[in-house]
Amino acid sequence: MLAQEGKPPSGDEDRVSLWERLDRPAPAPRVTLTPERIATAAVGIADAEGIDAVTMRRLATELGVAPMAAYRYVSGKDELLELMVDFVYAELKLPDGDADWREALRTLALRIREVLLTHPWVARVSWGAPTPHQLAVPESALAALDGVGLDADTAMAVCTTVTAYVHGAVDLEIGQTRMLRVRGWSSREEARSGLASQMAWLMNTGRYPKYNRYIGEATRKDDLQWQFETGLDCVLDGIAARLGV
Amino acid sequence: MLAQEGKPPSGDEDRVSLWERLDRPAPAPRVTLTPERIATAAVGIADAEGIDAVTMRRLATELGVAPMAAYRYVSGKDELLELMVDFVYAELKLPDGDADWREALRTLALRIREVLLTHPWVARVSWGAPTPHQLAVPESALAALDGVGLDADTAMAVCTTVTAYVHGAVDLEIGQTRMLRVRGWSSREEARSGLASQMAWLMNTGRYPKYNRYIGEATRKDDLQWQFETGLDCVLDGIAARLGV
DNA sequence: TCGTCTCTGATACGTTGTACACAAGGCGTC
DNA sequence: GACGCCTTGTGTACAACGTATCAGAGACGA
Repeated sequence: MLAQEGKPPSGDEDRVSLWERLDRPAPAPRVTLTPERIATAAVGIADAEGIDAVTMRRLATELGVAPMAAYRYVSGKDELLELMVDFVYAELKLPDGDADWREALRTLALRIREVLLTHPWVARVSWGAPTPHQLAVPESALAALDGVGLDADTAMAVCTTVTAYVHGAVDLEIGQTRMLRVRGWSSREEARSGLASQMAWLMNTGRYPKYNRYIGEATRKDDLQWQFETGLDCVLDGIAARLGV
Repeated sequence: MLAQEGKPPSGDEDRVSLWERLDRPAPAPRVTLTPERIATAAVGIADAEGIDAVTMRRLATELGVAPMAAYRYVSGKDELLELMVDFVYAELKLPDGDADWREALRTLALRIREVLLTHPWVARVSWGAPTPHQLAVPESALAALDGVGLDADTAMAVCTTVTAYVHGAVDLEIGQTRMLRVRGWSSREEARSGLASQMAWLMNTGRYPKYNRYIGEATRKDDLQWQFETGLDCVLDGIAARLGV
């Protein structure tokens, strides 16, 4: 489990950060392990079998190495997860700089969604200090917003807003999708009927009349892409209004 | 760890759900444990020491009971977490029905944020099928949107959008806040200087010029409430535009 | 009073993250 | 070429976790 809340300040405050270490040129002699190999293996496991399958032992097995070997490169499982997240964000293709702000933010959002859906475990792991490749996202967004006349605070708030929406929306989406997969239902139709029996009792309590009705009337329940884009366009419309367009 | 991805369909599909079980009137004779007592204790631990401190053993100790006792009420740790989340959402005060849609959605969002900030672990735990008290949120939102002339799909998308933004934004906020607390810095000023040494290397790479500049120019970096409301108003503006107002 | 049903206790197993001490191999210096 | 050192990987070990299983204890209908 991840160390968090209660963890005491760890004594050696000025320990060199993961990223600074990685950036140092020559790793060393006789390296069979590298951060890249570790990240690739770990991400592979997570993609194939879920984040819970990523244990230090399993990772070691995959790398053909002793359980403790990876600890030379990451200080613990927390840093391994950071490394994995950064590795995934590295594959994010940033929009080129000559689009207008709205187009840039829009494709950025859509691409982040794609990456997160490809590696669903990332959405539930990334927190705390941003990794280098994560930082490239606000950098790119701010570049797109530069020169449209926003003060620094508003520009940053806009970035945060879009990021927040994307993460929140994809998170909901993933939760929904996984809920279906966990139960071994392949199609959404099969899933709905299976889920129905679980939800049926809740609905029959009569406590959620509107929800029940709207669910019944909705016809694009399965079009997650449309739902995402609709919400995204709402957010962008709101931002545009703030820009006085 | 939570069961997820790989978990096979669990044989007894029609096992009665947690919520249906809880709703059955008389628990039984000689109850020293109740779902309420379990939830209260677990939430107390999580609030005080973080979600990782919530172990079945610790919970049992807190309840003055054997480690396995709670398993009579929840089928495993997953259900315990569901129970905790529902317990927290129960304290959410829903807006009354006579406000206009915008006011209703706005106060709903602000109240969810408050609840999530009070119990930061909830944001990183709630997924999958909604709990009864979670379902009250879309119910309330749809009630507010009822009669303003949205088709069912758009109404649901609007609900999802607001929920996504709130969860995403609070999640970022919590990550930020915790990053500070973990390192034992009390004030944000102290934190920034401490964090600076970590970020300094990244910034000195020169890879994030815009980010670096905007961070320097921003003056409301610490006003998380303003940031949240700014983003929320963007989202609501976008929705209003969609309503043709 | 007794059987039965429900709730709780005790014990135990397999898995996890990781601390610690040690071995093996490449490089600079003589 | 030999030596010592520093980096990298190994082996072993431990505490804590989730939870399966079974035995015991208390209350209730008969």
